Amino acid sequence: MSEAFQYPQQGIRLTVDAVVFGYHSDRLQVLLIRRKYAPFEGQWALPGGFVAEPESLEQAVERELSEETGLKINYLEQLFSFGEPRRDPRFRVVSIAYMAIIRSDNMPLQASTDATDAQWFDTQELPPLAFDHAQILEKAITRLRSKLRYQPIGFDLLPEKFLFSDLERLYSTILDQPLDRRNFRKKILSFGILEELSTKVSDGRGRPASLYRFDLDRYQALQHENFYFEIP
Amino acid sequence: MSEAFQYPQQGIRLTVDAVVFGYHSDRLQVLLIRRKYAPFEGQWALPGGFVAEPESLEQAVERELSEETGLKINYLEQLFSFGEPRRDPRFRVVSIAYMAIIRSDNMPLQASTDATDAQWFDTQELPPLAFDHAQILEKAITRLRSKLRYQPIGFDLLPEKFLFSDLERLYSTILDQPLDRRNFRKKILSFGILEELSTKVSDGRGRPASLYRFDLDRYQALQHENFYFEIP
DNA sequence: ACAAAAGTGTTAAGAATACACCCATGC
DNA sequence: GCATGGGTGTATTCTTAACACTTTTGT
Repeated sequence: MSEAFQYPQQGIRLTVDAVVFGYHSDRLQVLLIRRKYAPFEGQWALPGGFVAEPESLEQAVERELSEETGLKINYLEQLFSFGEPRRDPRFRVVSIAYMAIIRSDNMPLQASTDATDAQWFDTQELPPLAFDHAQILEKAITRLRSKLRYQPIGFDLLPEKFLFSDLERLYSTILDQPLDRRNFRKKILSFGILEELSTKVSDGRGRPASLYRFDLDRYQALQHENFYFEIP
Repeated sequence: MSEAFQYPQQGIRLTVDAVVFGYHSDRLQVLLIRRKYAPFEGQWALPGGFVAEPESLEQAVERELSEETGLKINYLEQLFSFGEPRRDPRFRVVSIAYMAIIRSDNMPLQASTDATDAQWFDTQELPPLAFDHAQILEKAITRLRSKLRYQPIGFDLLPEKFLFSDLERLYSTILDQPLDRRNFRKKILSFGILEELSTKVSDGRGRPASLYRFDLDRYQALQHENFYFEIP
């Protein structure tokens, strides 16, 4: 890993960036902050910042997110490290990007953060981003899509109790493809990781629908057997 | 990504490490180097080293590998970044690990590197490793296994021309599970990415077998259509 | 009664699995 | 002629994909 006597004094700085996904009004959203200082002053960027000496990388991400928004993270995963020499115009910065998911329960509403530094954006209507953050985000979306197919992270984007139609819309929105309602239902229910609640709710139009809850315990139990979550 | 006026002078150093896989005598092997200096002096470790200021991360990996062994890389992929504060006893080192594959054509033979600094080890018979390299390697093997199922990287571990039985043994060795010969053949051939050569070879016993070659052009052409390589 | 969304079952096609014998060569 | 590894086909099961009408509520 190194030679003994010469430790190069690198000018490389290390940051973490977070791609935080949320889901609101049938849209996949991402949390961006407005930069206060140069470079890219006033532009939108992914939340993140320098890693402090004693903290782990995950702690750095959680700290930055909590400092900026007080968000409670549901799911955190290392995405990729970005290290092109000129990605920051000031000096060399290598950034380790993480992907996070926030339940919409805990999300500040888009309207309520209006004109502040942190805002949710539809992934379909993004502003120009600082640095190589567009590239990071693109990679994150690709990863999210593929994870959605073989890990039950869809539930992490919904409130604790949700309608089956919410789940279906979430899948077809994020995967950007239509789904057959009957086949989707059959598949998801066949895993046996949803609990149907007795409550039925109606949004005023149409037939009232059952609420469902993701059964985490059951899912974890199944993982020890020969069980694979997968949406074809 | 940062506040404007205060750039923390981090004491964090950045390295890259490479998990280089090879395949020899029906064994998955990994390339290790013996450390010359403390810490972990004399112990085996993954090849790697500090990232130099102007080079990209990939360049750093390729440089380190080439400096140490002159190996020609076939496949290189970022694996994961390891940043636990105490993973290096001297000071904080964050390492970006890459996974590489070398064709056995280009590999120095195990016997010929005897008693030097770089050696191939069977992944089944590993020495104790420096730092958290055992953890890195474990992650790499997991990734290799899963990639083997949905990307044609198996061919990158074999010589240019190979027997079907070599390919089958490679799969069952790395995945550590038996395969049905007929079903495996049927599946692989159905992709149409192998070229059967007219030559037949015999190793002295048994019926002579056809040599095959991976058809990269064909594979790349197919990728633009609705084609997915997958071994179930 | 009608508009709106929820809920439900069957059939056909394709993919995965299980399984055993003959073939070509060297000795 | 026998030992060794190479090569081949079919039947069954499971999974996916395609597809449309009925139910429950609010207005």
